Amino acid sequence: MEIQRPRGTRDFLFKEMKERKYVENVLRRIFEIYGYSEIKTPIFEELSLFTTKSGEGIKEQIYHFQDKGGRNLALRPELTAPVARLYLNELQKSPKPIKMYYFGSCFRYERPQAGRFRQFWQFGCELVGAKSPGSEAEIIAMAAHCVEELGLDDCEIHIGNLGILRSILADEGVFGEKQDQVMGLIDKRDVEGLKSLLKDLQIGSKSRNILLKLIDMVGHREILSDVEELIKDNENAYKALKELEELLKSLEAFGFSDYIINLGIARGLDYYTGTVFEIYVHGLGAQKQISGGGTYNLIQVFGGEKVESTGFAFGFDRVMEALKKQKAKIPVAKTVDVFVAPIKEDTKLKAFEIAQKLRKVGISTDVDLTGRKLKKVLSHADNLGTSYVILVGARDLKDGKVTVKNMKTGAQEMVDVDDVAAELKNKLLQTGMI
RNA sequence: GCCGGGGUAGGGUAGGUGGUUAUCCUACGGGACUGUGGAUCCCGCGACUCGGGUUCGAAUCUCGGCCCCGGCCCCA
Repeated sequence: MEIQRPRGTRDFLFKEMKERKYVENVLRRIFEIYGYSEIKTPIFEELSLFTTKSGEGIKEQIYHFQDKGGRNLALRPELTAPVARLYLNELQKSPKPIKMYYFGSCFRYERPQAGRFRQFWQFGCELVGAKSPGSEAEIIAMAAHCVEELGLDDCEIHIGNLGILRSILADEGVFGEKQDQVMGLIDKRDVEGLKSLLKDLQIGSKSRNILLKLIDMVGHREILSDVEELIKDNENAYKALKELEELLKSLEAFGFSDYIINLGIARGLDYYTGTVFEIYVHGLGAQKQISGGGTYNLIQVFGGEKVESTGFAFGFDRVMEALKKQKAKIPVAKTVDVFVAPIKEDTKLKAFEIAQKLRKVGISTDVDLTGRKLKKVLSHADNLGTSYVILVGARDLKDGKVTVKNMKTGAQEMVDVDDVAAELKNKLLQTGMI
């Protein structure tokens, strides 16, 4: 009976792991360039952290359990709640703004599907205590920077503002759950459902028309004047729109103008307050969204003071999938640059010695550990893609030499044992291999 | 939870209207080959997802489970 990997989980082998590592490092580098510092929170938390944020119903989709002490715990299904908790526990009185980023796996009990797994990774950040159009713009610019640096094509960054829709609904006396219902339908692009719900809620025909027009507003800067015309009578919506304009100005100052304004983004949750944005990659099927974020008031949900924060996260697995689908070149380093092969058993120890010398000068080196025949060893070195093999034989050693073989050309040369590390280092540097 | 398509050596595959020993590539072990023959050739190793049913006989037909792929629902 073979033991299987749990449903919806994956094993990552060498090559894939190198690719993931590369992408991870690119993201880390960029987040740090923008001044973010890494944090790490536990893989499991109190179950109530998540039910407080998202409601009891969420338990359906969470791996939760009782530990031996009777504590109700859950594998984290997302990272924004743990980060908010961390802020409350440790950072409330730290100088603002706080810029933090995280990378870690999350767990959801869901039906696995394209781009959807039961264990998946999120790479994201949180900017606490600096709510302003400028800080939102900086985050979006950083997200765009990541996308560019990774070489992701066919990406769209959609930016919206929930304040506009919410203000119009509020004016009609639609709040709370009702408002969320409307936002949910808008997010789903369910126009028919929306129309009938607006009718049930007895929304005035003027507001109704505004809403229906607004959610179709998708485009660049030029649509803003139409929006303004549409909502100018609603003070709060107008304010939100001005906020959005301010954000876009900042975003352009940060050097990014390839955005799409999309007032139909709703992100159903009520703790989102203003700016929201999502990144889509076409050609990813049902799970085309690789990233989402915005400004929210999550700290308050957990009983902290009112501090707004802005954050977003990349669905790391979806980023990988998009790169793979687009056949992006992900640099994958060779396992080792040099292989040390004793020609016969009698030079095995000398081979170990030489291998170690190379390693000490920073050359990634493998040495034969199997005692196989030379032919097999060379074949193995070839499979590994090594650039050079050092052949260590008794005959050469008598003159204090070893043979360095270039695996690409087959060319060989004799080198003094004492010089071999330095010589190879030079060769590798010259050819740009290290 | 629902709908559709799948599951054959470690990896990639052929076979599928039931009938000798299940195909090929690769990887791995050995040999031709005692110090450079990473080539070639030969030999070996190794698989029908699991369980029930139909049948003289099932990888093949059928039912169910598990898992994978795609879609619906959901998506914090």
